[in-house]
Parts: sequence; structure tokens; C-alpha cells
Amino acid sequence: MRRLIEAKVESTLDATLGACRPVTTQMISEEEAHDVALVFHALSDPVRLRIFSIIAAEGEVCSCNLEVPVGKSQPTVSHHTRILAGAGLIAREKRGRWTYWRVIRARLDQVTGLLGE
Amino acid sequence: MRRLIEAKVESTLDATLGACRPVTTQMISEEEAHDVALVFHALSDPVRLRIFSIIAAEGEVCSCNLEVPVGKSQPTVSHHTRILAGAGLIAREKRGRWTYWRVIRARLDQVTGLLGE
DNA sequence: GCCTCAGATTGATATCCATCAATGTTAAGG
DNA sequence: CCTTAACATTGATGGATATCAATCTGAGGC
Repeated sequence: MRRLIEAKVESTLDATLGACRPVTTQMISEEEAHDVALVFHALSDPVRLRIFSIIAAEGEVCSCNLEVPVGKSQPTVSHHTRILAGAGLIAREKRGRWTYWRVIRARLDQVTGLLGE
Repeated sequence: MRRLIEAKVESTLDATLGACRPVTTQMISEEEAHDVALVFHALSDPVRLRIFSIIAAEGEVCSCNLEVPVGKSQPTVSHHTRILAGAGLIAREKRGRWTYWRVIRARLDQVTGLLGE
């Protein structure tokens, strides 16, 4: 996947008199934009950010231990973990009656790699 | 600002029998979560991602050169640049009748610093 | 089999958001 | 001033979303 932030190499040298020069750089494709937007959208909600930060910090957390810290109902927490998982940011593992979550580091690295280095 | 992703140092050693241990790590604050969510929300739309990638790649772009590449109307482009600017990701500079945009690298670095290293 | 509990799903609701037509604003050129 | 051109703002609208009560599902324990 291309870098999202990438300095342009060849600077167009037309004089730029009385008008601004048009864009010449190839931009991110629409499919790529959709995939990346999926990840950012998953992280664009304060509650999901807090859930994600807990999972990342703890290494492994079960859903039952998320409701209290974030102060949301069980269906709401389930809704948010579902979105985070759909974006490929966390992975579910069922053990007995409990559902454990952990972050998928590779997906995170993919996004940070897109933004900068 | 604290790191969003931070491995826990002290692993709680209670036996975890028949139940999952509760969360012990301090999570990201609500105000912090709101600020970070603001940035991610700005990047959570495919159109905004494309606009942002163009600005980042060109170094400097005026609004009039954004409508065609992203295929949206002038008010829509204005709406999106406003949101990106509100998140602190791009900065406006007016020269004559034109509005030029450039990315604010510091804000971007702040986000990447939060995610990984 | 039955009860209990963790969590997923559904339905309803209030809010937010992306989009664009229409209009307002501001700066340059005459 | 008057016109034109570049943006911003407003209003309207269709679609997405965050939230939770209620309900369904599935795994243990008895």
C-alpha cells in the first residue's frame, strides 16, 4: 500500500501567474481510501478509543471487564468491539463463556506506516 | 500526552480461576479521548482522506484544485477542509482570492506518536 | 433437562453527518 | 461602484450511528 503522506519529488515549474497550478500527483485510490477510512472510523469514537486503549494496555481483556471502565451498557460495548473487530484492529477469542480481546498489531502497524514512519 | 498503546509493565498475578481478572490499567481520559477522536474522525471519511493525501503530496494546494480530483461540489470540499482544519491537521493561508492548504506536520506526528513509535 | 450467566442481536430513537443548491462574503480588475 | 471569481455559510435531506431495553444464543454447572 502506498504511503498516505509522501513528499512530491518533481516540483512542477510552471510560473503560477494569476492562477494556482493544478494537482499533478496521483492520489490515494477510492478502494484504498475506503479501507483506511474504516480503521480511522473505528478509532474516531471516544468510547471505542478508550476500549481500544484498555485492550492494548492489558494485552488481553474480556468483554465483561469493559462495561464498568467505559461506563456503557453491555449491548453498547458489544457494538463497539464489533466495529473495532470489523476494522481489523482487535481479534476475538472465546474461552468458555467469556470473550477475550487483543489488538492485532499488524493492522495497527499498517496504519502508522501509512501516516508517517 | 500519554501513549495510546502501551504494554503493561506489572502483570497482575492473581490466579484467574473461573473468572476474568478486572482491568487495572489507567485508561485514556475522556478529554484526551475526545481530542484524539477529533483527529481520527477527520481522517475517517474517504473523501477527506483523499483531500488530505493530495495536500500532503503537493505540499500546498488551493481549494479550487481539489474539487475535480475528488469529484465533489465546492461546498462539499469546503465542508471537508473545514473539518480537517478543525482537527488541526491542515492550515489555511489566504493569498489573494485563493485559499491554500498545507498539512500541519506536528499534529500528525502527535497522532503517530500516540499509536506506536 | 434446567438454570444461570456472558454476550450477541434486534428494535426503537435521538443525534450526527455527507451532500449539494442557493446565497452571502470578500478580493481583484476595470 | 460594478463585475467576476473563489470560498464560506445556510438550509434541506437522506443516510449513518450511538445508545439502551428487550430478547435470543450458547456454554457451564447441577
